[in-house]
Amino acid sequence: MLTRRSDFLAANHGLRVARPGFVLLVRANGGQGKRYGITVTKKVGNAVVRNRMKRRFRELLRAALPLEGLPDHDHVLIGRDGGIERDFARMRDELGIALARAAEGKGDAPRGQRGRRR
RNA sequence: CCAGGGGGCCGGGCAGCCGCGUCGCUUAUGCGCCGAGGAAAGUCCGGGCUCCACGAAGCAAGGGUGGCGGGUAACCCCCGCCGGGCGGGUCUGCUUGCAGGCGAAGCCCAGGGAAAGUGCCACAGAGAGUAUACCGCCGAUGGCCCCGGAUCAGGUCCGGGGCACAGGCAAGGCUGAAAGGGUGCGGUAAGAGCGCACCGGGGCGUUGGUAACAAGGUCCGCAUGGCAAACCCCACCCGGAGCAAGACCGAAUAGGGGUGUCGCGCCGCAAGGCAGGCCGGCUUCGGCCGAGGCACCCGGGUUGGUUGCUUGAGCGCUGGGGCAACCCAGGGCCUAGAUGAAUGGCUGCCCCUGCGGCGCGGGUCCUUCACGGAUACCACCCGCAGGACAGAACCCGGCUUACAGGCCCCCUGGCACU
Repeated sequence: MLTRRSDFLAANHGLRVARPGFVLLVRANGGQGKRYGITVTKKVGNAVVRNRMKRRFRELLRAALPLEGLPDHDHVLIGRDGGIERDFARMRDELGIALARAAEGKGDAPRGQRGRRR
């Protein structure tokens, strides 16, 4: 479990895979094992909605990380609209695909450089 | 049974598998216990708790409350009662569709003071608070004109008619949320509490009630409309900030505190006094400080961890008091404590609602001796979909707001039956 703000900021510079319902960030952490963190902003909803989304994400990661997770990487899930209504099994598949893409190195460009290139 | 109205409660159940958090026991792996709400919400009131501030008295300022009595730790909360408005209906009056009185259960009321003062009352309307006079009514009295009569005539007097000049009136019309008591009869030139009856209102004392207040008596024809969630007046109450409060633990640097010493606006050898500053906004009394440098000692902002942190105005049971809110006594129970923030995911059965299907059963209809057929009805079966509002963050008491669906109780009036 990630708790430090600096870890979350660092994850922003890793690979980024967006799916309906969530965004996955993956970054090598230098031999500290598989770790994970969850970010749900106020933009998504009130406390009830946010906490529920976090619980669902935690369940997703618990099932997926041991088998499909990237060793010695930090995994961060960012909540998006639809993260509550979307079918749980479907999101589980989508997380698997996202992890597979990340393992192949096929992520989007890290944030911060996009849109400012020119 | 019909009509009207009020209140309380629940808010999915059972089981399996995989997980999460605290705690306990085991230990390098597990096991066991417990684990959201009636609103955990809005953060609107009231408290507990914690720290800070606070020398005393008075004044001022600001905020809050506002019928009476009770409950409570306290309240802008709750209960009971009172008053006003609404209310099924019922009664009275007459101009017969209007006015007024009384009024079940129940609902609503920021319900002190409007003869302390200031202010406001838009639009409409003649007139909005020292009422008003547009239309209208009258024109008795006075004036002018005409006719008749009396007198010789001017003139005067008597009778009749007209004008609407002076003047009288405020009933009716109109506007409005509101038009300066209401209805009726009498009265009058027309009218008016001008007089009377009833209703309403005010003063005084009487009786009942702890009180708010009520009842009846007597006097007064009636003099003072609304707004105080406008200023204001009256009575009572009120320090500030919040668990990111606060406490503890631990290393380095700036600043902080204490002691000693040197030194210090004016007077003085000194003690001290004065000027000056501070002590919640002001006053009086009172208290404190009264430059700074150096040395030594003490202690530690931020970040992290621990604590505060769940036994409490607690929950339910029995008995008692009280119309009730609530209180008292006895014995019993322990019921979430997270901090990137635990209480989740999947499945089966049952429950409720909706849609669809098919067969059997029942009902209804068609036809018939029968067989049979139809069905937008009911129950069963199968399938699918859905099951609200919403997530503790120091803790209580309230208020307000949100909520699929369901259950229960009570009150008033009417009808029917026993």
